[in-house]
Amino acid sequence: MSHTIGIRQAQKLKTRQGLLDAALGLLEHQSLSSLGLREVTRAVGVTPTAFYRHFDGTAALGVALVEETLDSLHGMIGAILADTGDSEERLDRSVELIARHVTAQPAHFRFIAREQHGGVGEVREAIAAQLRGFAEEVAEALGAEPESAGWSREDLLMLGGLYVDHMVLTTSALLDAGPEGEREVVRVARRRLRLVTVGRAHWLDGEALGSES
Amino acid sequence: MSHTIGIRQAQKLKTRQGLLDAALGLLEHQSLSSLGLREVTRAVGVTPTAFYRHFDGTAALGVALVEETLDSLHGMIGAILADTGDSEERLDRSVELIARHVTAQPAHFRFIAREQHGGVGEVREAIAAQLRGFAEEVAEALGAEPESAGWSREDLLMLGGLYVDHMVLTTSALLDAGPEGEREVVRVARRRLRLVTVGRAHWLDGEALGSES
DNA sequence: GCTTTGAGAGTACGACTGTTCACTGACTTC
DNA sequence: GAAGTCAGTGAACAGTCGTACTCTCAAAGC
Repeated sequence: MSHTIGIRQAQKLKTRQGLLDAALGLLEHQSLSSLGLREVTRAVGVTPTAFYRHFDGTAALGVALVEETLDSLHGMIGAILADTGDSEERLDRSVELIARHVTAQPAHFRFIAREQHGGVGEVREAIAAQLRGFAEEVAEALGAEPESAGWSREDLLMLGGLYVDHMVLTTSALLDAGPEGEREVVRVARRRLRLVTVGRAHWLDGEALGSES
Repeated sequence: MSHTIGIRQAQKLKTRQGLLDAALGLLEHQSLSSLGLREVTRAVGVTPTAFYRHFDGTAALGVALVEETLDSLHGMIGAILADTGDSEERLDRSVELIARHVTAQPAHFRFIAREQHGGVGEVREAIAAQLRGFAEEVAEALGAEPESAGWSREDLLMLGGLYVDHMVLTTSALLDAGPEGEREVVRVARRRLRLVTVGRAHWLDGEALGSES
């Protein structure tokens, strides 16, 4: 082992992570634009000044939170895309996967849903960029399926974006519904997904007029 | 005229409206949970104390804003539903109607998009209730169309909700894109709408197995 | 004409905010 | 083992915040 991290840097990372975790917790009942710097440091047990050793301000912390949340989202999308088999069951499993991830890590998903349209521009853009990346990822996966023969890249992106937006909307609905309303949300989310899938199956029906490839 | 409003009550309403307008303006760059009571009164030109003559706090003001915004949204939905004619053109006109309304009253739509998942529970619930009402309204209108023969009430509600959510998402996308990105947003929104419509047209294809009515 | 009402002003309160500065002392580096 | 680095401290800054009082004085009610 050539270079271990060093006690010093390890402590720093630990504090930084503490700030991120505390912020995520505090954001359950408020928006990022009202999150106080002191509020976060108090929850961690450090002085306000220490905050600046890690972030320029709460906006920068928000962007860092977006990057951290990437893992949660990416893992979920990966799990959904990795699922194979009959398309009907696949939809059901996808929604259940979403529900499971949301239950396991509510704070991350709440953060994304809340700040996607929130008051801090930098964070909004960071989330938008991330979701755009996911939409492309989904589009690529969809393009590899036989059902997507003849689809333009643009339409695949549209469909990928539709799935991603639907996913975010579902996570938010699950969070708002709570445990008792989860089954109903899952029901509707499945139906919506099915409708989109039906639309996908017949997307090219009326287009075979002369163009090809 | 039995009872004119009275100079006194007229002034009060004027101040109240001033508070609402000022708040809506201030909310362009921040969320409701960070909106200060004093900040609003300062923008109107009244003392902080005067605020309490109209609202219990900023949360109550937020709920009042939701009710006020009802007009903007309802007018837009009415305009879309009133549209008739060929379904393909209708989609295009719907999206253009949305774009026009968003351009005309950006603040109202931004408010709804932002606070729909925002940090103030009461406002979130007020918006959810309102959108639910719109979804029912749309579902009813859809049910009256010949394309909806054989649709269950639940599926109509699902479709109505899908349209409403898509609408809100589009307004938010338009606001984030700005004037220069509007055309692209409109393009994608139209395509999404078309996909849903295709799905709608074939929704019952695989269901004719035995049940009827 | 009198009294009553109530929207808004004015003042004051303690608590909280973001940011600055000089500082300490444990860790790293040579 | 001495010198340097730097994450975190502690105090202080000028503001802002929400809310509680009393007060005013024009409109409303009789």
